[in-house]
Amino acid sequence: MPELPEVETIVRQLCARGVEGRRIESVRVDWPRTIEPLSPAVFSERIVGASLDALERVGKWMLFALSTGETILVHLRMSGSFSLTPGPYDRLVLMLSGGLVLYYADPRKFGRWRLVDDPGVVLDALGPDALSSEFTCAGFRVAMRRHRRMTKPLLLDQSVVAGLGNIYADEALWEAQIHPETRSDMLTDMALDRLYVAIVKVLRNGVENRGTSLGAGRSNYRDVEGVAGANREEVKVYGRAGQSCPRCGAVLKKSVVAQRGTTHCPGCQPR
DNA sequence: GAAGACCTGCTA
DNA sequence: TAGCAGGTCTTC
Repeated sequence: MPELPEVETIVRQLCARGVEGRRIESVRVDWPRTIEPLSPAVFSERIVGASLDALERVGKWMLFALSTGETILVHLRMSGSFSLTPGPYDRLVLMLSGGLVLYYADPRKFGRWRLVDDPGVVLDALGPDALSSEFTCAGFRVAMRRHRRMTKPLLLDQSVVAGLGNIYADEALWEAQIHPETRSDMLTDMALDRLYVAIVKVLRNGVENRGTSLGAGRSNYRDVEGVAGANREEVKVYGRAGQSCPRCGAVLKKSVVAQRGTTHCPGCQPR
């Protein structure tokens, strides 16, 4: 389930496969609710004939800039993925010029496509992208101190910093040696600085390794080529409850924090 | 904050 | 068969 590194990997691979610059020749919608809020007919009518001028990522959003001036915004949510070959869970298919076909698959049907004049209607609600130059240590301190919430759910709040999900949030907290339930306004400057560095580090590593895939199953993350991400080897805590902490050797503990499964090390991430 | 909603597939 | 899953939104 895609967080920033997984989305970034998909975007890079689609660009490498030459998706940009192609004309949309036709559209097939297999699960109408994928598109929000337009009907499949209106959506298709407005994008067919346009070309995909540019593809980029902001947070966990994918942006397809169209030659019409409109933008398709795609959020993969829990199980969305892209492929250039058909599969059993395809929900939306774009037939592109030159015979390239873009298949959007989504077993759990949570992913959403939106067609907007101005991407700002979605992106303005986001904090800085975690791997952009707008994400600064000083800004991060201010954003975290504005709240008095537990640190982990705040990291998952995309209006604070855009791109983290459950895996990389747990990894960043472990890296920075911060307990997930620590209140954000109780974090010292040093702790916030460590956390900032940790966020950037775990996400960069994730991108370098083409994302994190866990377990088997078809709603498990795969890149555009259908290949699993290699970052699983780098994961220190997520999904490793009961095993020993790679840093201090204590037994990693799983709990529920703000309704999300959370793994941390009681030894080196003290309250 | 918490709980439910949106969905299906996999594991125990 | 129950419970769980990497995301987000809505409604208490």
